[in-house]
Amino acid sequence: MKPPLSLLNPSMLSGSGSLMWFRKGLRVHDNPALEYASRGSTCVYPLFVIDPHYMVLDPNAYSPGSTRAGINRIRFLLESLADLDSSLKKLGSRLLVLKGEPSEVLIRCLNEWDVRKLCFEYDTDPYYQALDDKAKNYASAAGIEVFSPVSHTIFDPADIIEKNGGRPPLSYQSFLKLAGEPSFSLSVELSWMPPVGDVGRCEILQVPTLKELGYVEKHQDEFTPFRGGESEALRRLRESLSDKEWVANFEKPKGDPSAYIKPATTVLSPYLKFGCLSSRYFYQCLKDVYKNVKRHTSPPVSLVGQLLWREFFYTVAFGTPNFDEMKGNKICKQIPWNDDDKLLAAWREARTGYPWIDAIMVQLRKWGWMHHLARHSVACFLTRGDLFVHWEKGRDIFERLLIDSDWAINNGNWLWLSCSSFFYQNCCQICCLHNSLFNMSDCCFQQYNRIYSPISFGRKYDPNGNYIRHFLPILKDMPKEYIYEPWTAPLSVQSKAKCIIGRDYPKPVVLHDTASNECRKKMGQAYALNQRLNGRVSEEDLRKLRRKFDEDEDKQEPKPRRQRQKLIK
DNA sequence: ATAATGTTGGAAAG
DNA sequence: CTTTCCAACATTAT
Repeated sequence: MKPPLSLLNPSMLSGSGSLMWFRKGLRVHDNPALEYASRGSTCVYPLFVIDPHYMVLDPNAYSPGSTRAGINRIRFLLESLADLDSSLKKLGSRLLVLKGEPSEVLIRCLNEWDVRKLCFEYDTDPYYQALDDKAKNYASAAGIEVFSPVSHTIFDPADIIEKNGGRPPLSYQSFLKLAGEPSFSLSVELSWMPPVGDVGRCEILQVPTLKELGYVEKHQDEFTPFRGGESEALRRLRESLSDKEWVANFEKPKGDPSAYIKPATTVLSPYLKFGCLSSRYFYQCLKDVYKNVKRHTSPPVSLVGQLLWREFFYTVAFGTPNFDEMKGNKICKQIPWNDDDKLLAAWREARTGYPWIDAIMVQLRKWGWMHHLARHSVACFLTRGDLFVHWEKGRDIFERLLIDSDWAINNGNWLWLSCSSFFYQNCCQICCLHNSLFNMSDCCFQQYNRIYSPISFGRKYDPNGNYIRHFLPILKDMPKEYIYEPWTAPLSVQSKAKCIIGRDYPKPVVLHDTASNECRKKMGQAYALNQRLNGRVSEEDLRKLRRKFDEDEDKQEPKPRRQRQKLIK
């Protein structure tokens, strides 16, 4: 195979190697850092560093996995690495896998290998910002050129923030206006790569297997059905794009969160997260489909709209100090969440007693993926809807277990769903337009009133409860009349279904009707506090309000109202 | 100062 | 199947 002209350069003769440092961006297509590394280099070192904290089994973790990641995501990453290695081999190269603390390993490689250029995709996550600073500083001091292009996102978050006067836009619509049409050109498809250089004394590993990282079969009975890797990403992309009508008419909120055999969305999020799929390539493909159909949906609900949500969250996250915390986060409402580890554990272990919630949490554990609206249901339930547990606790669990967990998007959505940010307030638009002649505020309401019901929200999509039956087989024989609230089933029905509530499946940890009303009241008071103090809420203020919540609770007579028993035909 | 703006709820009533 | 109530705003643009 002859090298294309673009890769030939006089400097090839003088011995100039490049180090291509893979982290996300685990792909060969549209990878500007890889393209640059390959251009005019005598050799390229495609490196991936395995950080043991991220990858190696932690026997003390609450679920199978490492200290930071659940087993499904580790598996997804390993599959992605193996696929990348095989793609690189087709180009005449291979992936060099090393193990250790990433900055130490990288610096050792820069020292020992023939490297003139260090190339890696720019990353806005705080972890990489800190890591990359170290790498850039070291490389610059050593006279190594650094090339770090923005290619994980369609837009450069820094550009958008600058356009907005140094602050990130806080609504989707204002983001769209600022962003406008993207201008990027996909990088040239590689047909050939320079050979791997001499690695000296470095001990290069193969892409490890789960077993080699300490995992054994018994750690999980059902793995995510989604395979990692660029090849699978492109296959999935083509499969989704092949139904042009579906692409053109996609409307996110209309999808069915209970569809699991054939999910209602593309399930490309894990591939975007690891960069197995280029968001820019995906964007361009979608635009091509739009060109060839009469009409198509638009942001925020369209498929392009989904990609732009990702851009929005990346931008806000990058421009907001302490984005992943309540304290010190300017865009986050200060709310005295409770610290109830028992409620948190019930939610995490899928034993809240609400089958819709628990089934979603089982899907999270087994698959590492759930539909967007299913995530909404459980996030709302844990925080402002029912349990009033801190959103950071739920965020941590999603971050660990989701195969697509992405720092910016995960934190952004938890801020949103807990009504801590973004999702302050909304008017029903039609209602507002209609009433505008009378009184604009008549139809306005606080968003914290909009609570997802752990019973009726799922039933709306899946009246028979097939989703619950699949992920909570203990309830598989429960009649559909009771499957969303099995504690209301007569004992005879429970016996017949071989599922006694309180023995085989838990009773509800809280009564939704009362708990959600309590939450509404608490949110109202917390919002009032934030408003009164203009956002400057101290820890003492929060403690005081928390005490008041506790007193209010004590005042309540201990007569839990029986939940209404609603039957459907 | 005032106006415009804001991704996707639930239940009951009509 | 559509309307209304829920409780009664914060932020940004003009």
